[in-house]
Amino acid sequence: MKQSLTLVEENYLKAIYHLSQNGELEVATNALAEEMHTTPASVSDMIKRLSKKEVVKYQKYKGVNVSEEGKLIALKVIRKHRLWEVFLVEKLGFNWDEVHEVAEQLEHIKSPLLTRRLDEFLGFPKYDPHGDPIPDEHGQFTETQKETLNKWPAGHSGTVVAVHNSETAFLKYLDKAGIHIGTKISIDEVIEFDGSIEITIDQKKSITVSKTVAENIWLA
Amino acid sequence: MKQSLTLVEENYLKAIYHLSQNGELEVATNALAEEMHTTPASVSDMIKRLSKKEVVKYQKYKGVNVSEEGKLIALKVIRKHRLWEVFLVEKLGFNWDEVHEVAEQLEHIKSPLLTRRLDEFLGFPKYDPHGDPIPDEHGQFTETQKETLNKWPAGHSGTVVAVHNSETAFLKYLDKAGIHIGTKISIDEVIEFDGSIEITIDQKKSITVSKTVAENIWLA
DNA sequence: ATACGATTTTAGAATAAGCTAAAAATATTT
DNA sequence: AAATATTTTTAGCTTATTCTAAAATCGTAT
Repeated sequence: MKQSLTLVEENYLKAIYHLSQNGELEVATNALAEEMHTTPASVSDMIKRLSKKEVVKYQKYKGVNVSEEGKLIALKVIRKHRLWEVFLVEKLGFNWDEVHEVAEQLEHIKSPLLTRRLDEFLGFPKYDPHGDPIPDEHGQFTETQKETLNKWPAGHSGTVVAVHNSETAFLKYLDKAGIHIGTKISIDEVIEFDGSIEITIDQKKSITVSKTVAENIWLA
Repeated sequence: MKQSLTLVEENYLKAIYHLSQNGELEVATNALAEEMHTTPASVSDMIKRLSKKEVVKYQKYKGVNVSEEGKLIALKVIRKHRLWEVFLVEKLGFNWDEVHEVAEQLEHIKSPLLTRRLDEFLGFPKYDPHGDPIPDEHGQFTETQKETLNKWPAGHSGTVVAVHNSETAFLKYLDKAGIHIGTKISIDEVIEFDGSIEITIDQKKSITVSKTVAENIWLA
């Protein structure tokens, strides 16, 4: 029946998909409400709508998740989001901390032709500026084996492949520290007390990062 | 008070601005309803909203027009529309009959930085692919002296500077006839009976175009 | 000048999306 | 297992946008 979704519905679907990635299979109403900066009541309403359109699987009081169809829709939106981010950085000279909000708007433009042509214009990129993989038109992508900085033991070295946090303050902090996609990081010591970590960046500069920061940097 | 407008409100404003260009100062509710593919009742409602936001001047039963502030907003949307059209044609290889619908979506992306960077990326173009002038950030643009094909007398020659009709069928017809922005056209004879016109294209091929076609081709 | 027809506005209802407050279901603690 | 706390859903209301049908106003033709 292929009904098209509203912009808001697309955003909910994306959020459900993202939350279901991080661990649990089922997404809780409260978690979704927090993610969407809205109330649980609004989320309940919206889930009912999405459920009627068969893009989510839902059982009252038990949580939601995307259906196969819903997952594909979410991945198409994510594909557009990441392609536009590449465009903004590579072609228009945006800094990586400036792209998220604009891409949130651009991702909802409906034109399969535009998406294909943009992909081609950008040279079929595989990753966005934050290191996240860009799905193809069928929602396929290869996830690199990776883990957040805080999950690796002292002594390990790796390359930054992604950063998961679009806040300007966070990305500016990384810029200042000299950390970007491709940076080599070695873990010197993990401080048990607060989970902060001493690292060496590109075999040169040593700094200590908080656990919070470490949780948002992905190494492979 | 600078409140921001919804996407729909922006579209109404654009339509009012366009209609007020073609002749009359005041735009009629019925004309606007037809332009927006909606009912006069919906238009009346919307005009009241726009009036409250002070982006249109309105008197009941007398018609609407944009206010100074509304005109600037309309011109900013038009600026974005035309810049995106240039992008689609020049960078992504779209045909000029494929750009309108996508640009209708892209014109509502809100990011002054994006608009400026896009303008720069495109080399500060002055005209869009249909020959329409692109306003600057302050809504300023220079309109070339021009008139539709049917307004010129037999014997006159000119250059196509714009075509005002975004229908695919029309643009495909022009493509087939070999008419595009920059094409030289001489008017050989005007048929009184139905207003059709015999023209010579680029001093080579002669064809007859209907009055309807002629009304949508602008010469300078 | 009034009456008819066309245009415009108002009234009332629908859908999408959100909110607050209250009710219902589930989970946890004793 | 009962009581309490937490989570989720429902009910009722709000705003934006649309619609149809009815009422009001305007313009023109006699």
